[in-house]
Amino acid sequence: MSKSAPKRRMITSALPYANGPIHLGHIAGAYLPADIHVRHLRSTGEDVLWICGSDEHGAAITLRAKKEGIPPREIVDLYHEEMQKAFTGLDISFDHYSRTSSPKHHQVAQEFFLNLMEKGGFEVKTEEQFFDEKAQQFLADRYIQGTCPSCGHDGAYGDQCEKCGKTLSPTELVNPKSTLSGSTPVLKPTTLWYLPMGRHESWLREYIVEGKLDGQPHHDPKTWKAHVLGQCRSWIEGGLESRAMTRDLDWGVPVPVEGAEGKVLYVWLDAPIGYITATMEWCEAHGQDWKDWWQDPNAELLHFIGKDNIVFHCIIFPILLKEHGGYNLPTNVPANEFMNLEGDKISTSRNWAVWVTEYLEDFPEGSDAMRYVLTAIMPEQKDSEFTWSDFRDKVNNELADVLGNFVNRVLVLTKKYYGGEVPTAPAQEDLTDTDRALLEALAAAPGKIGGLIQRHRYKEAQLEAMNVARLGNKYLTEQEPWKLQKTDPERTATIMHLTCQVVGNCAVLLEPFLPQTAAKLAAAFGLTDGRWADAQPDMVQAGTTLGELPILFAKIDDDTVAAQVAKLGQKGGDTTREIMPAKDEITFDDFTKLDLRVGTVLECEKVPKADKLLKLTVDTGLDTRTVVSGIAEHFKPEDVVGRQVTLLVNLAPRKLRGIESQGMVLMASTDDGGLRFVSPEEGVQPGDVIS
RNA sequence: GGCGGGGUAGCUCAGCUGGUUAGAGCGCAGGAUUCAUAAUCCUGAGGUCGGGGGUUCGAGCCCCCCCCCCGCUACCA
Repeated sequence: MSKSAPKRRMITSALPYANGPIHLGHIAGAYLPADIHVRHLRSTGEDVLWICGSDEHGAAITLRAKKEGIPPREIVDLYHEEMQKAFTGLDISFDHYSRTSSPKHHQVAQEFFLNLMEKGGFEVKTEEQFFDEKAQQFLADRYIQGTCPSCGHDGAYGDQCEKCGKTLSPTELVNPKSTLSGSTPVLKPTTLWYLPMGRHESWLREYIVEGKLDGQPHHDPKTWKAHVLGQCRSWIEGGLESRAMTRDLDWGVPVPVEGAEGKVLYVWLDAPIGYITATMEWCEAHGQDWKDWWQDPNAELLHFIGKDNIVFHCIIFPILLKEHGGYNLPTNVPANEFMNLEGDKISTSRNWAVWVTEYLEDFPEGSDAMRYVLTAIMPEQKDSEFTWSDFRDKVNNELADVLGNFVNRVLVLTKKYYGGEVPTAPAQEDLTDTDRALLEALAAAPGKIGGLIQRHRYKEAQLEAMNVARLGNKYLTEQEPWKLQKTDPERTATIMHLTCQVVGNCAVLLEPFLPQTAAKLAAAFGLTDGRWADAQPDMVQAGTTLGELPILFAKIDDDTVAAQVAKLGQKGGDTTREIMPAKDEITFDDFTKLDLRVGTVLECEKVPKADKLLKLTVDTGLDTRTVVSGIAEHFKPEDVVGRQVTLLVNLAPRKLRGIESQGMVLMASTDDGGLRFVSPEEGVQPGDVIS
């Protein structure tokens, strides 16, 4: 460690994008680990502030609003509320949950932007860009298609013609079209503010690789996860390109510069600043100075995120913070990997996901159970997998049997023998070696578990916390108080007194993982405000009357598992399909220019050094020709051979990876990015004309 | 194809800068036990650590080649 313990800990979790509900993958990635971390810090009395909020800007929300014909506000309001419900339901205990569409945030983000601008942190460039008057917005290069000036190909993109390979700018296209509305865009000059990241390579390298900032030790890179470091190194060594930090959109934080109407900050610039805004809001409400959290060198900054956000939090945001000046940079970014679901990737569009609010409807008391399972399989260093049968096993065999049953045993025995009062503590000299071993283990547990949590080893930490309950089970079984009760009441009292201590310790040590269960245990064992330091071998007072405790964890049966699995992949009411808008009208003559034929695939092989390309040899009736098609991710060569396909035969030839492609195979693309052949029914032959 | 991260017991995962018989939880088998939510406790069987070379007294950990999975990226209208 290069620095002494920080005075304050500023903790953030990735701002969820207000364009859809929260699923288990989100929780396991950026929220549950942070919640465990923060709960532990609070329990140890550390000065910690954990903020989050909805990320409500960006093109995706705008596009969706346009498609649904509603204002973006409606979408973000809906999901802002939905996401808060999900977090609250799983006891994700943010100190403050904000949102980026608030006036306060706009002001903060604008001030931040102006500061960078005044420092010369941006490169300002004016460029002519296409504007879609129908969609009322400027178009990114890839949203424009047209005819290639060099080869005449009709489907060239604004950045490149896929046919002849020529690099283009949108303005070179003949007959450009917006892929948003199909209309013809017009050219308008626009100004963009670029962040020249290349300037920052040298200090970034030192910061990431050596953990040094301005020549001073800042953090220990060895405490960072391998995949986080790897990804960052990869980006830095690959050379950092300038990135546009503004967009021409009407939804977002307006660029606070005269003449910049219709421009907003790039969502990735404004979102992380949302962390700062949220902190300010909390501080205003609590009479604190936000700078103590973000600018005091004695404060530590920690970002919890999923692996898709690494570059932004480890590279771009640090650049912004450093360029602005005065801010702390993160001392760690413990990004998690992804969580898969029942053998497949989580997919919103295929509804292959477990939505938190739906889960809570099906399992109203299920917060702790889900937290436990998600922690047990947390993707800390590699992708992991959630299955409902595993959920059942862990809830039934670990939570219910090991923990729940242990607590129940203690409760029942204490009631039976002592009318529910914790018996008197034994004298030191009466303790057996086994007793001492138990007490030693109890004394060691808080430090061990806390240490694991602080090193972001939540999975192992939870296991150790559960081991305390296991210890209790073992002790009870070995000591057999039910046999001693009649012959040796004193010994029985000792055993039961110690066992009660074990439960008391569980109440504190499990709190970061299972807050509801911990609260129930604490209440039943007469503990109030259990802090980490209270986890002691003598924490439960003799004479305490134990309260009633319902069954802690209901067992999950196979039918429940089956029902949950069956829900996966079914289209819910919430999935809005993204339908491509109709293109401009064409004449019949235009259509007749296309020569579409039936073809039969004779041979097929993978194109080397290209992941997506297959080389097909097709009998077109006219001839046998080679067609290169980007379908290798969806079809194996042997699946394609022998198929009848629809072929555009008069498409100008184009070289792909050195192979000349003479035509195009027509494919239908599905919602989830899949492809299907557009194949004729039976009874047709190669060369048959399609019209 | 390039870059990054992974491939370790049936399942989900640990294995720090290379060092005695490779670990945990669950599952499985056998046994013990009954206070308890048919719970608990003990014992045990399971691994050529993706494959093949190499460095080393010694490699799951280091080097080279290959295969597979995930992410970014390129090629794909």
